[in-house]
Amino acid sequence: MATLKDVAWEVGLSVTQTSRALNDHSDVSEATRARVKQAARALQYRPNLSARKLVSGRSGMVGLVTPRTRDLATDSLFMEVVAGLSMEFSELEMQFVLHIAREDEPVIPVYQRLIGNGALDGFVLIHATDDDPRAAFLTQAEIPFIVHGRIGAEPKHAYFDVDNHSILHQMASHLTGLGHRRIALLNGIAGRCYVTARTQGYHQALTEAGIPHDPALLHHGEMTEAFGLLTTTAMFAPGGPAPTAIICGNVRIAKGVYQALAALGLRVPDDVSVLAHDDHIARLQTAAFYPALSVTDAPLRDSWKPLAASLADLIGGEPQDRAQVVGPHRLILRHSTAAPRP
Amino acid sequence: MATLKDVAWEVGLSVTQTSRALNDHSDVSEATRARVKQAARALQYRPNLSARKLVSGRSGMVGLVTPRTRDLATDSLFMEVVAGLSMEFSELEMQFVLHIAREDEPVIPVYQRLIGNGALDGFVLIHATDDDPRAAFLTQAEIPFIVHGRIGAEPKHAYFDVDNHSILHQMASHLTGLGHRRIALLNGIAGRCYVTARTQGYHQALTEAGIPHDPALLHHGEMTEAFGLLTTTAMFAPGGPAPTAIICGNVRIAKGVYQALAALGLRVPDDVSVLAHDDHIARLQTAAFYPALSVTDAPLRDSWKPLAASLADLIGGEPQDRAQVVGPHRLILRHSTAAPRP
DNA sequence: CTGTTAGCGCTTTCAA
DNA sequence: TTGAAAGCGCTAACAG
Repeated sequence: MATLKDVAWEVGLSVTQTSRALNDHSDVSEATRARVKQAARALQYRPNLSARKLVSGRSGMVGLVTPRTRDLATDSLFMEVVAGLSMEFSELEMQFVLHIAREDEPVIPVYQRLIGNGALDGFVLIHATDDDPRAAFLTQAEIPFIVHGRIGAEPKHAYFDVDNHSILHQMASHLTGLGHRRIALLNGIAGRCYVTARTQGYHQALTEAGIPHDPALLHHGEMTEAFGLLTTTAMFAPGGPAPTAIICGNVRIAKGVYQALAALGLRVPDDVSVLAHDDHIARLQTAAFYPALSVTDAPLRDSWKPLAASLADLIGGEPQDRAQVVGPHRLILRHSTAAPRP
Repeated sequence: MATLKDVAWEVGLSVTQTSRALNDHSDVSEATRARVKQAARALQYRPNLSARKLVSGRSGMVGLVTPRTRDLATDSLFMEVVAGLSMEFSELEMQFVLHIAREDEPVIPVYQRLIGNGALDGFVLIHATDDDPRAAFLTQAEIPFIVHGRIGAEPKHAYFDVDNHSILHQMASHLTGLGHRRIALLNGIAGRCYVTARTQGYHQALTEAGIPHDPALLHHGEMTEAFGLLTTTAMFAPGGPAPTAIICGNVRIAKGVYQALAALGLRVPDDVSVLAHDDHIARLQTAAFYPALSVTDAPLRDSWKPLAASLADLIGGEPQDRAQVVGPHRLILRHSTAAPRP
């Protein structure tokens, strides 16, 4: 493997100046810089990460730590995250370390070890919860990290997120605007930050329309077809709240809702309006629903690039607040909502 | 972060001797070793990997490189591999780097970069093909690697594999022993090493029983229910070979075969015997098939530990041939095979 | 059994 | 604009 010394020798400069040329320092003549870079390329020079780390304190490696769960192997969202991040980081010439911990193993010690031996510069946190111990630990240890999502209302940490509050507010407002008053929300697993934010946006829209909150219309669960199917069936059972509109946390849930409504002989949107949030993970074509599903649209795949870029910035010393990004979303109306029957 | 110097100062020894004590060198008194290790623990000392790498040439990091494919997100085998290896390596105090390359990006340059900057000590190769360029490259670059599976008949490289030849030989022999002569094989994707080995084992068993090879009975495809269902249906269509026994590359295929046979009104094992190889990935309970499925059994989850251990050995300087391991398998007869009708 | 010395490959003062 | 020297944290060769 070619070392810096080899390159220096090749161009007849000192190792020092060669290093400066390669790292685009200002005090190098343009001609020298070009000559050095050319030689480096010719020799296939690659800076030794360990050596660099030793002196600069940075290794160019980042990590994702997650406990192994029963359903990890079938969790396509997780694979999406991993694939997306891995690709973005390699684009930035950083290595992406995936650490899957035993299910019963506490993760904080894992972080401790990983930062203790100086291998990693920073972390990406996924599946943030409302009171996340990992964020607390990393903050106190002064290790850069970025959260996919947000922890709490006024987060101090770096994050990339969509505006879940606004997304739900927009969906619910659209429905109240049409005249609906019994609007169900099939949300995700309680405790996840984005789920909490969505509930709040939903509640706010209802409040603004002067509609009281009916707990029988708010449901939490794993975002699956089964959740949508079972909950819908239950809501239309005798004594159930029988909503006139249903908001789904994602498209998979909506799939189940459509099935249940069809089985119940209820028509979309004539009898029940349906609205869902689409993160483009489930690979379900929302336009292919019949009737075509109206959604709030915010592709999750667009988040890996800002996530990776922000973490890189953070490690590079940028201030936290430059790395607090909220991605866009939009409401796409198709044919699954209408005014309620009189 | 506590450094070696801190520990040395704490116990009043030189850095050198402290290092030796921590690394269990022979020329350290038992008392000293204990004292040093105690102090290291108290200070929460973690050796800096980069520093160690710089001098010893080893970083304690290994990698898996794979191209991103369309179905990666739903490839549960892949997740199993990743989760299994990640856990085993962390048990060995090594970091596991997952690099997912763009689908269209050639992987050799990725390896080149990864080893060029000295970040990784070795690699695990999955999805080995009969003439694998990665193995050729890594061999020539003298980078330790271990293959999940085997490349070619007399591999020089380290590997962990099951005896696919023997597995198929055993299944096919069991069936010929019962008197079957039209035995179909629904194998995996052509070109993968294990698929080739399985075909050979199958052919050998047939030859030994004096049965000519009928190409209409050998099928390649993605190991899915659909493959089993469609192929079976086709084989029993008019003009098809109508086998009396079907061997399935895995349990998912068998699931499809069972469905097809049921739809065709054919009974297992009275009309058709079915046998499958079970790697315990599909999470299908073979005993819950009706009638219970007979299988060759070789849990894939048992392979991560030997795979990780062998790679660690290899990096530690053990010779290749100590890291060529073939895992066990066994034939479990339940109720899906019987002698053919006369 | 223990300490001294040297050096891994790189970046960064400090001087010229 | 360039170079010499020092040092990041650790291990190994070479004394004692």
